[in-house]
Amino acid sequence: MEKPRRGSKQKRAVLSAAVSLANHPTAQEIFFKAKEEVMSISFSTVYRNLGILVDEGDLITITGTSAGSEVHYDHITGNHCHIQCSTCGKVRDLDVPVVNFNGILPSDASGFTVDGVCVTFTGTCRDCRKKTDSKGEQL
Amino acid sequence: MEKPRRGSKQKRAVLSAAVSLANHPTAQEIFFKAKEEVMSISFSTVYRNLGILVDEGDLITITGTSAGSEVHYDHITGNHCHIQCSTCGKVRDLDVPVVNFNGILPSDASGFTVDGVCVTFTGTCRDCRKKTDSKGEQL
DNA sequence: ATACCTGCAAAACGTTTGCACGTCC
DNA sequence: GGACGTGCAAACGTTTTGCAGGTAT
Repeated sequence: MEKPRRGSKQKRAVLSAAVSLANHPTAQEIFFKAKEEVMSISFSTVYRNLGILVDEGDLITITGTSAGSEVHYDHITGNHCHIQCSTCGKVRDLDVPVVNFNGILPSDASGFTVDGVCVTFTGTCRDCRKKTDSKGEQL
Repeated sequence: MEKPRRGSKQKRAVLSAAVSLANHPTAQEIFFKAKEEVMSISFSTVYRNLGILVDEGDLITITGTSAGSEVHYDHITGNHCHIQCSTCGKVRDLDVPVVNFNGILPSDASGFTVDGVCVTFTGTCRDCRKKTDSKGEQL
C-alpha cells in the first residue's frame, strides 16, 4: 500500500538542509538553505518534501506555544524536550528526556492511541530578556 | 507601566465563551460562541481580546504538533497535559500533571528563563482510528 | 475630552493546491 | 509511456493591522 517513492535531489536537499541547520529551522529557513544546493527549488517542493519526510519519520515538527506561527522541524526524532522563546520564537533543545512519560499515559488517554509527545517549554532567552528588562516591564 | 485596561462586554464575552467551551476551542469557535452573547462582535475583537487574555494569564494557548494550524485556547492555566489527535486536531485534557518538570529545567535551560511548559501528546482518537483502520493503512 | 475599545475591510503570513512540464524507471 | 516529482502562481485559512467611529472614565 505504500506509494513508491522515487526520491529527488530536491528532497535530499531539503533533508540535508534540515539536518545541517541545527536550530530547528522553519520551512522558510530550510527553503533558503536548500536553495543553496538546488538553486531552482521552490517553496512548494520544500513544503511537499517536508511533509513527506515527516511522514517517513525522518523529521518531526515542533510547534511552540506562542510566538511565531511557523512550524519548526527537527531531524532529531527521538523524544526530547524543546524550549521556545516566547518573544523571538527561537527553539532550543533541552537535555531533559521525556522518558517519564512513556509509562504514564495509556490509562489517561481516554481512547487515544498515543504515538508521541511534544514537550515544549516556554520561556525567554537571554537576549530577549535583556530587551524586556530595558523596556522596564517583565510581564 | 501597565496599560490601563478598560474592559468591555466583548472581552467578557470572549472569556466566558472560552470558559464555557470546555473543548479547548479555537479562536473561531470562541468567536461564534461569543457572538451569541454579543451579536455584533467581530473577529478582530475576538483575536485582540484573546491576545490580551493570554497576556493577562486568563487563558493559555495550546498548539499541537501537527494537524490543524489553529491555536487552541484553554482557560485552565495550570500546568497540565494535552493530547491532540493528529488526524482531526481535537484536543483533550490529560490527567497527567506536569509536576516532574518544575524541578528539572533551570540548569538545562541554557540561559532561558522558563515560565511554562506545554506537554502535548500526539495520537489518534478513537473516531479517527476507525477511519484509518477502514482505509486499510496505519502508517 | 481623551484614551481605550470596537467593527470593518484589507493585508499579511505561512502553507497548500492545480496544473503543465520534466524526469526517472 | 507512465507515474512520480517539480515549479509556478494562485488559492486558502488564520491571524493581524489601519482606520474611523463609539464608549467609558
